[in-house]
Amino acid sequence: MSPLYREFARIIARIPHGRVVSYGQVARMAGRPGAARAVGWFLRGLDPGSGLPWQRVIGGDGYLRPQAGGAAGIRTQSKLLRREGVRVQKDGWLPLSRYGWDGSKRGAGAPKRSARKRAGRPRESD
DNA sequence: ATGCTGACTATGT
DNA sequence: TACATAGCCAGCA
Repeated sequence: MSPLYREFARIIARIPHGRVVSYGQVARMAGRPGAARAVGWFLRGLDPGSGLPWQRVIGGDGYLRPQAGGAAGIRTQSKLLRREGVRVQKDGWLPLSRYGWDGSKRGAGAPKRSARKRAGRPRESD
């Protein structure tokens, strides 16, 4: 395990209960902007019993990534998040404006990127 | 060392 | 709005 991965693990472990961050954000916090894919690779080989809240890492657009263990993985992830009080929509989307973790402040969670400028325009129903 | 792949993102058409 | 490409970083053949 490389130091970079340990940094990833530390950051992910710091994500507050009921909050989420994107792969890109984790990479950025680790001082390696652009290494979002490396974060994915890291989580892929992560030990299930590591105790790391991997479910709090989602796509930068607010959508859970289908590759996370297939459909079952998505279901597991959304279940874990809901269990933390995060309202994940049926299509796997959640409002980053509400659950996104800034990484420095807490509760703020005001991502610069527009979390809801996508197609389909999922409703927050919140 | 070179090239392909992947739990990613940003930009272009 | 939706699909296609191009960078990005680490692991593996």
